[in-house]
Amino acid sequence: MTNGVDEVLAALADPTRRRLLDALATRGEATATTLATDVPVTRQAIVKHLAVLQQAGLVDGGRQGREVRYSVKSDRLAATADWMAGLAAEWDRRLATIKRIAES
Amino acid sequence: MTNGVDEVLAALADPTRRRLLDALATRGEATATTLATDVPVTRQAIVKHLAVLQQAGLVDGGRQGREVRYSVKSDRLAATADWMAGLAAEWDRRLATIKRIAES
DNA sequence: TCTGTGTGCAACTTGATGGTTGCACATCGG
DNA sequence: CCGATGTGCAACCATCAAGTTGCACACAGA
Repeated sequence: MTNGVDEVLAALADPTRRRLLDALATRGEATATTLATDVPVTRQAIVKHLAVLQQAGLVDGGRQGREVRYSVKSDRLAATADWMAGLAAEWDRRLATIKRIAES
Repeated sequence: MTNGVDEVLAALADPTRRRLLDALATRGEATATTLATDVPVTRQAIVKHLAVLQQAGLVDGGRQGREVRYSVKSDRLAATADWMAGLAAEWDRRLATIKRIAES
């Protein structure tokens, strides 16, 4: 319906999650345990956040032997940015229309 | 630091709030009581949502006699869309760098 | 095989948030 | 002036999400 916009926005709304994404982007690839050194929360909390981010399509995680490596996946984010821009444009359009009508 | 991004994302993350914004955009201007006919929640809930949206800078409300008229204000939204696009670009850049290093 | 390190699962606490109801106050119209 | 309509405020409830702790399980390396 909203094509994943819901999940992306919800995921990005959390500051810890954004920090996590940033840390991941700079590292390129990392495990939950490693990321626990970047963010002041437990590994468990990080795992939950990564699950949310993965659900939103912003992150991709795969098992590699005994550890699980995560990495950023920016497609969905770009799509959401586009959606937002379009929404803003539409609002402007409607507002302009209203204004024009009011002046007649 | 995050320059209002936090508030905008949090505000937009709620489906009811998005419906509210849409209703507002089509109406051009409306009161909380009026909007209560568009969304299946109490006027009080709507007031709270509008407060959140106003805090995020997505909506602008002013008193007009006995009633309070709200309207959409898309600047902040557009700014956040830009922010998101930039973020996506940066992630791509870093990922490309990582990949290049890995191949040397 | 045994030990250390990394993951996964589950229960629990706590604070924020979406929502409601009830009532008091302001204001427009007859 | 009086009634109807619109706002504001406060208390309250339920749910959800972030975070923690504890423990069991998997696997690499000596």
